[in-house]
This record gives sequence, C-alpha cells and structure tokens, in this order.
Amino acid sequence: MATIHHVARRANVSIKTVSRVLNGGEQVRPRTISIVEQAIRELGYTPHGGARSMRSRKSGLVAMITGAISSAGWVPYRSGLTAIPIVHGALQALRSAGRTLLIADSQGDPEDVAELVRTFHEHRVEGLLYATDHHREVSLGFDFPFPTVLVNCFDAAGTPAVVPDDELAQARVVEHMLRSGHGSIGMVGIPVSIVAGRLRKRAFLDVAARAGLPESSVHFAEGSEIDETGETSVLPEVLGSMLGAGSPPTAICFGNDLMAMRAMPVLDRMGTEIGRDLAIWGHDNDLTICESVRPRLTTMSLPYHEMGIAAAQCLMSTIESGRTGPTLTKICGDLVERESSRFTVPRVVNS
Amino acid sequence: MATIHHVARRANVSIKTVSRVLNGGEQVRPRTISIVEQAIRELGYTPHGGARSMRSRKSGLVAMITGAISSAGWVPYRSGLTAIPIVHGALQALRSAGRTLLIADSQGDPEDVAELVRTFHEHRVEGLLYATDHHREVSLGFDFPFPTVLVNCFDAAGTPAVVPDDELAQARVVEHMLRSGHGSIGMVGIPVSIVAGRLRKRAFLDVAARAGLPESSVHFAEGSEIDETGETSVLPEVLGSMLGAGSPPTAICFGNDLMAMRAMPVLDRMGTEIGRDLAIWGHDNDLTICESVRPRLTTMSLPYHEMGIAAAQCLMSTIESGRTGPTLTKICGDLVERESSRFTVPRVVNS
DNA sequence: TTGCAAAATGACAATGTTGTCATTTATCAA
DNA sequence: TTGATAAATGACAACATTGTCATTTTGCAA
Repeated sequence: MATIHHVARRANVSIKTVSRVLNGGEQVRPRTISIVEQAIRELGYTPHGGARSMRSRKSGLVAMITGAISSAGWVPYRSGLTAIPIVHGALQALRSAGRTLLIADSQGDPEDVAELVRTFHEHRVEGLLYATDHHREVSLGFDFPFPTVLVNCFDAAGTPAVVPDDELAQARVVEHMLRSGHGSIGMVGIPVSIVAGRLRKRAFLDVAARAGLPESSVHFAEGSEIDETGETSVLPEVLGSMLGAGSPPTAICFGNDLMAMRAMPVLDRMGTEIGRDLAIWGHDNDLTICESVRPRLTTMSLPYHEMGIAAAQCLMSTIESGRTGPTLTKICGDLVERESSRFTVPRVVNS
Repeated sequence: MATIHHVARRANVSIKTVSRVLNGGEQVRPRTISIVEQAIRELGYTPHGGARSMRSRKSGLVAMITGAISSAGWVPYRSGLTAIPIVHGALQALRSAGRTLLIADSQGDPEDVAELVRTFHEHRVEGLLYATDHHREVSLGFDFPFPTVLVNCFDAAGTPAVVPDDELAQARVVEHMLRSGHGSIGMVGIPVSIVAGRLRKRAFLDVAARAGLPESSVHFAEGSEIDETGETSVLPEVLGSMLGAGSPPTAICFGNDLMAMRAMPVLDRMGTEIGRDLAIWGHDNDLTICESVRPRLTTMSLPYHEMGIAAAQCLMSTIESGRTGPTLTKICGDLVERESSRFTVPRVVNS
C-alpha cells in the first residue's frame, strides 16, 4: 500500500512537503501542490490515520454510547427506536466538521460502559456522546478520559448535557389550547416518576394557573407507562372521570402519541367525538401514529435531531477549546398542528 | 499519558514483554504476567490503537454505511427507522468479537459514499457493511478497498449480501392461512416495483396455486407506497372489489402493518368485521402498530436484527480467512400470531 | 555439577506520519 | 549586482507499538 514516502518519491519532493500539502496551513508553492496532488491521485494514496494520530495526538474520532439503540436484550419497540434521530443529528454535525463517529451501545449494562470506554480510549477518541432512550437522570459512575456530553439525560455531577425542554414544550401546548379558545383543559400525562412526566405536569398546571383558569377547569391525570399493552389500560377510567367532571375539558393533551392513539377508541365508545366535543394533542410526533389516525394527530415534537446536532457541536467546541461548555442546554420541539386539535364544525368553544 | 515504555519500566521488564502480555499467545511466565498487569493497572495504561495498527496492520475497526439512518434530508418516518435493528445486530456481533463499529450515513447521496470510503480507509477499517432501509438492488459504482457485505440489498456484481427471505416469509403466511382452514385468500401487497413486493406476490400466488386453490379464490391487488398518507388511499376501492368478488377471501394479508392498520377503519365502514368475517395478516411486526390496534395484528416479522448479526459474521469470516463468503444469504422472519388472524366466534371457515 | 533443549526475555529495527529546526531558493529594495 | 529578508523545502527525530532475531534463564536428565 502506498505511503507518504512513495508519494514523495514520485513527486520528487521530501515527505515533509507531502505532509504539508496533505494538511494545508503551511506555505507550499501552488506548482508543488499540484505535482504532489497528482502523485497522490496516481498512487491512490490515503494517509494512515493511526500513524497520524500517533504523532499529532488527534484521531478525528468521536464516540457515542447509546443504551438508546437497545435496552437489555433488544426489544424492537418504541423506546429503542426513539433516539435514532439523535444519532443521525450527531453524525451530520460531526461529518461536516470532518470527524468520524465510533458507535457502540451499552446493552443497558453499566459494566459494559467501562469496557466500551476502554475500547474507545484505545482508538484515542477525542470525545464522547452518551445518549439515552428517554429524558432521564444518569450517573456515569467513573471519570471518562475525554470530554463528554450527555444527550437526552443529565447527571448530578453537572456533566454538560443536552435535553428536551419539556416544560417549555408543554407550556406551548397549553398556550395553543388557550389561544384556540378552550376554557377547560385536561392532560393525561406519562407518569411523574419519569422526568418528562414531572416537568410537563408542572408546566401544564403552572401555565393554566397563570392564565387564570379556575382549578375546576384544569384536569390532570396520570396515564400508564409508555409500553402498556392496552388490555390493562387505565384510559377508560381516567377519561371517564375527567370528562364526567363538573366542567369537563374540551381539550386534552396526552403524554405521548401512542397514548393518544389508544385513547381514540375509548373516547369513541364514550360517545365523545374528536372535532365536535373534544380537541386532543399528543407528544413526540411519531409519524407512524400521527399520520395514520383519523383525525390526524396534532402533537408536540421531540427535537431529537436538533439535540444530536447541538450535542455534537457542544462536544467539538469543548475538544477544540479545551474548556467545558454550558452545563445544560434545553431544546424545545415544535408544535405540529394537524386536525385533532381543530373543531370540524366551527363553533364557539368557550362563552 | 502512559505508554508501553512506562509500563515496562515500572514492571522492570522490556517493552516487548509488555507487548506479549498485552497480546497474549506468546509464552510469558505467570509471575511476569501478573507483575506487568499490575503495572498496567497502576498507570491506567491503555494501548494506542493507532500505533498498534501501524505495526500489525490490524485496526479492529469495521465500518458501516447506511442510507438507512437517513434518506436525503432526514425524514423521521418509518423508512429511516426500520434498519436500526440491523445496526444493533451488527454491533452486537462485532463487539463480542472484540471489534468496534465506525458508522456513517450516506444521506442518500452516492457521491457521499466515495468520501465516506476514503475516511474509513484512512482509519484503516478492515471491512464494510453497507445497509439500506429496504430490500432493494444497489450498484456500488466503484471498488471498495476492503471486504464488503451488503445488508438488506444486493448488487449485480455478486457482492456478498444478506437479505430477508421475502418469498419464504410470504409462503409461510399463506401456509398459515391454509392451515387455519381458509379456502379463499387475498393479498393487498406493496407495489411490485419494490423487490419485496415482487417476491411476495410471486410466493403468494405460487403457494396458493400449489395448494390447489382455484384461481377465483386467490385474490391479489397492489396497495400504495409505504408512505401514502391515507387521504388518497386506494384501500377502499381495492378492498371493495376484493370483498365484493365472486368467492371473496376470508383471509387477507397486507403488504405491511401500516397498510393493515389503515385498512381497519375501511373494513369497519364496509361492515366487514375482523374476527367474524375476515382474518388479516401484516408484515414487519412494527410493535407500535401491532400491539396498538384491536384486534392486535398478526404479522410476519422482518428479521433485521438477525440479518445484522449474520452480515457482521459473514464479514468477519471474510476478513479473517481472506476468502469471500457466500454471495446471498436469505433470512426468514417469524410469524407473530396475535388476534387479527383468529375468529373470535369459533366457526367453520370453509365447507 | 554439567550439559542441553526449551522457555522466557530483551535489543533493536520498522511501521507511516508530523514536529523541529536547518537549509535552500525566491523576492525585492538599495 | 548585492544583501537582506521571506518563502519554500528538506533532514532527521519522535511518536507507540509489534516483528525479528539474539540472548539469557530455567528445567531436567545424565
């Protein structure tokens, strides 16, 4: 395989000059550059990254660990898939900066992480992105030998992290409800034991209160886990009591699109018609769901792709400057408006 | 940072002995091994993969290109997500063999591939996995400077490839239909312009014919693209004419779970009740869909995870032996039986 | 003890690149 | 033309390993 020596010989220059052409930045005569470049082309020469990294202490490699791609044992369900846009966003940002991504997943096992870090360190990665499948707190357990940015999670130690802005997202949903004229609103959230559930509940209640809605017109209930399979659903009970209340909501936000989809037949059986009696919102912008149900589901997207980009950029700036970036970056999704939040038959919703 | 020299000095041995301990295989006294290992631990030494690869010409790196993670512009829809289990399977197989995965995606742009290959070559990857988001033919356009295995795709040049066994999968669905006693069966497939559509149609018709079903009891129609948004659906028309035929099917297989899900309200409006008048099957085992609809959807899974494992193993054996593996490996999914293929009220389906 | 084979270890070159510093070549004012 | 300076290039060491081959140590039979 061709080396820098072969190129140098062919171009009749020293290896150092070839190196200069390769790396740019230093002064080389344009004529010399083109001679060297031709030699490179003719020999099909590709520099050896390993040798390079040895001398320059720069590998151009960034690693990513993701319990995101799988939790233990690979269950190809929602949870595993959601974080893929994070990978994609990071990939995109890294590539346009000329860096390459090494990827591995932790299989959900913390012991694995130590081994992965060692492997990455062997390849002299310059930084690490650590992504989880949902917004949660983690504890890394030990020091990484390179700059690290958490994605979709955060830790008590204050490692730089990029997370979704669940509070602002929920606030925007409520504002959308109010702007649409709803005077009594409801939310069936994901459990408050989950970070996103906690933050969204708080924002839902806060914004409603600040808007001056009376307590009797603000309904909150906790739905089931993301992966409930439906048979044991609490939705009939929850929706029954919420819509049977004194001043029932005309707008309900569900904790995620899956829950919203599963609520639809329940509402139907109750005789509550979306578009006539009720407007609904989801969370996540899962297109398989949102574009399939009728009416199509209005939802607040999770900005995973943007989070991946932001995290990669944050990491790269840390690598290049040597200084740690901001501790917590929150990114808010967009409200994707479809039909489920509108009334088909125009009517005055509130007074 | 600690190097092999520091370890050698601390352990009072030569660097070569440390190297031997690191790589195993050669004779070293157990006592020496433990002294060296202790020195390694104390110094927190990690060998430098770059230096290693330079001398030994082995990087331990395998690359993966996937237009799978995104097609142009990142649309976080079904198509992009489906191939993730491939990544996961490959990751799993590679890791247990002590290899690390470099990953990038082609953004759907063939020009990008050339650049990616160059980057990978710089890092001296030992092999490449090339995965697509759906089963299709590709043409690589140029020679890769390392062994390559295609996943979920194949080319005219006969590059080793691992693909889903769409024909066998469809055959199994039909056999399941027949075993369940159905005497008239139907299929609303994905377009035959897609490889999977073509293969499945052929298998559907072949198996039905071989089973001796009269032509009038075998119904095939082509549904829309994967990403149809529903408003322009051909399903009402297709299902109307299929179920209005002379001897209408009591069992229908849809081209994918999404189509099956979208067919449900259509069937409902037609007064056809699943579980009483009709049994249905899907393809893909998309859990978001299959576990959410009622009745839950019986489906033929796509073995992406297994394909990832098989492809990685095929690639590694090529790397290690220097000989190219089998040209085409077909892997069949499993039939996942849920309620949509059963009749709730027991009854004799046929004669 | 001695001698000999086998086991264990070490010295040193080689790998492909970049950094350091010296040297040659070009440019331009006097 | 001549210096003086800047620009361009080169020689050689250094980087962190492993391969080759030589040397030392060990184990064991005579």
